[in-house]
Amino acid sequence: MDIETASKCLSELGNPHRLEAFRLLIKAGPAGVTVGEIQKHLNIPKSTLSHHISHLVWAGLARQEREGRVLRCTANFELADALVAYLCAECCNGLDVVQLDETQGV
Amino acid sequence: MDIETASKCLSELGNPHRLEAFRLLIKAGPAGVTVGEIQKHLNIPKSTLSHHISHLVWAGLARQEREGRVLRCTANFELADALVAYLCAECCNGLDVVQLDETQGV
DNA sequence: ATTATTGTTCGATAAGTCTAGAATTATCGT
DNA sequence: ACGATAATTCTAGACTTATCGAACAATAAT
Repeated sequence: MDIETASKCLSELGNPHRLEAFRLLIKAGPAGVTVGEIQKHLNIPKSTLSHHISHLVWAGLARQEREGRVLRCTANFELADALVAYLCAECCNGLDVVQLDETQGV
Repeated sequence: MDIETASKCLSELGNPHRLEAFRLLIKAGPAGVTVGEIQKHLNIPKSTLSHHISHLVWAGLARQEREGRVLRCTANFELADALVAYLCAECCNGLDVVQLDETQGV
């Protein structure tokens, strides 16, 4: 993970709608979520949502696969993990898991 | 850490210049770095850098303190840790430190 | 006081982002 | 073929961001 890739990912996640959508994808696991299901959660117009999803896909953070009439979206877990790893290594103060858990409430 | 705060921080870090500057601040530790030193690393005009630093300060990710003629910038380590903790909890696939270390090279 | 140093603020321009309605494409069921 | 469903693409307006020179403010040294 280089700094350009990291900032690209962070930039795309730096939008409340996209961050929430991405969170849903991560929580959904490998099974993913359809665009319509994401829309129910975010409650924004389809075209706006589509635009945001295409951003995530462009950054490599999500993938889309057609299943009949629906498009199933899945997170790129490897990239998500690599991004967090980059932040831990480059932008955190020698953080370990214990500290992570303790700072949840901050 | 709520999703608005997280997306605000991510958005501010989602710029290569700001991410690099923030990385410098983190690496510098509590001693911090002066604006001029950051400028030497980023090699961008003063006014542009000042603008980016003010973004980081606005998001709470950095602080500035005058020391005579220089302004010393320090990272907000608590917020940085909280942000990573949020990402681990909400946007990562049940990651632990071992996995983090193993995925450094992705 | 004057000058040099360190940064910020101002102002203008260029470029990008967000939003959402309308039109379009793809698929499925009848 | 037709209609319904699912989602994208197109388009455009409003808004925001990035950049950087020039002017300005704060401090230190002579």
